[in-house]
Amino acid sequence: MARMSGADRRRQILEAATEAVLQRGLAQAATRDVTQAIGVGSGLLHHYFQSWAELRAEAVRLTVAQEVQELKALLSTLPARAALERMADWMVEDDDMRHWRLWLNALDEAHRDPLLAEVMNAAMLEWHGLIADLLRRAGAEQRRRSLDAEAAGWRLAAVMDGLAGALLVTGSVVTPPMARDAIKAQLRLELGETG
Amino acid sequence: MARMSGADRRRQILEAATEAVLQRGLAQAATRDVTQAIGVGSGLLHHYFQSWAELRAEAVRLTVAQEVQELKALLSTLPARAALERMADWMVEDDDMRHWRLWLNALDEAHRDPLLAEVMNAAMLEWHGLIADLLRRAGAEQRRRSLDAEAAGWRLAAVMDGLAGALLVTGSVVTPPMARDAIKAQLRLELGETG
DNA sequence: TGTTCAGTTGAGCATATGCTCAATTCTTGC
DNA sequence: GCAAGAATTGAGCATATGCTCAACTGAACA
Repeated sequence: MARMSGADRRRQILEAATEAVLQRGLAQAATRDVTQAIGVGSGLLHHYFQSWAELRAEAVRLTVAQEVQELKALLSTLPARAALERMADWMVEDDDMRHWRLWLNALDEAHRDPLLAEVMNAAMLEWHGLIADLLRRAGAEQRRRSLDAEAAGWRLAAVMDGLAGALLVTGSVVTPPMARDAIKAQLRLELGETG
Repeated sequence: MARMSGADRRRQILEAATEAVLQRGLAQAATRDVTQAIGVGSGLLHHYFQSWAELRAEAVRLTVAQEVQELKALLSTLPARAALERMADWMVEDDDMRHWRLWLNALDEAHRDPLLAEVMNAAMLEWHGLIADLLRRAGAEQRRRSLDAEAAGWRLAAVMDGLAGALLVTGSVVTPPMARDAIKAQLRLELGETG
């Protein structure tokens, strides 16, 4: 149909791929979901991407990078301790858990796809880096010593991932407010604000 | 080929299904993986199970139940605090992360399959119950008050799930010993053994 | 005006999937 | 031995998938 510049088309395809992945899951989403969504011939995808595996990996990489960037922007004006708090809110504000569904799905699928494995390995490290950094700065703000920000970062990241999973699966038992409070409680534990 | 009693065959099919799911993932595993593995006609599966969706959900339910039961047996002779410690070890002893690969895969796939959703919802609640119970008893052993075992249970369960994900995806960065130590550190945090 | 080439098409191939159903084989109780 | 019923088969259907390739279209430039 309508023609587009290569760059625009590429972007459009990537967006549609993300949408398809969100709706059907990484393992089930198919090239046809993308081509039909944007009304384009089946051959076009392979003009921009070597394979479906490459396309979906790229879509995940891009989407995750975008989310992290947005979050960073959101937190950039806050002091570290407040930023961490804000992060817990952000987690459950997520519309329909889009971020987390994609994240957990990609984390899981990574074992079976080398391209995704690379993408998610990098994403995980950046994500942990962001958290550990905030923890380090929050620790400094409070003049706390003996805070192992690296280790605490892994725990905090893990709590978020794990709670996202619980949230998605238990529906009525673990609720968004509960998840948010759990993250904030974890924060207090890590920063030694007990009592 | 060889005939079997209905019950035996059913069990065999479920085991083969679990194996297929572990190798290809819930979304990709197919009826043929099962029938070929046990050398049986394609129609036989549907004599024992109404659909592939039902079979795989049942396979997950059974395998997870078995794992939980084994862990409970392993911990049954220990005092609560020691049992929790033992649990952290158990987590990384897991051969090739079979337990966790299945668990995370099922948790993820649950969003897209009502049968799995039910199975995993129940599994999650039992898993949390086990952990919260140990925490409660450990808290009592140490005469600690102000331990919200329910909330702490969700956090601890989340840390385990999240670290399992990190372990699977980061390979060389998060290592089994690290994950184990992170769980144990979380335990100390929850039980207020800081310092 | 014509040429060039990036952008685009879609029929088609090889393969895979869940499930049905009529037909067969074995076992077991009489 | 023989019937009855359980266990089992596998060809076949409808559908889905990734990817190829020869052909087409249209915009930009000369």
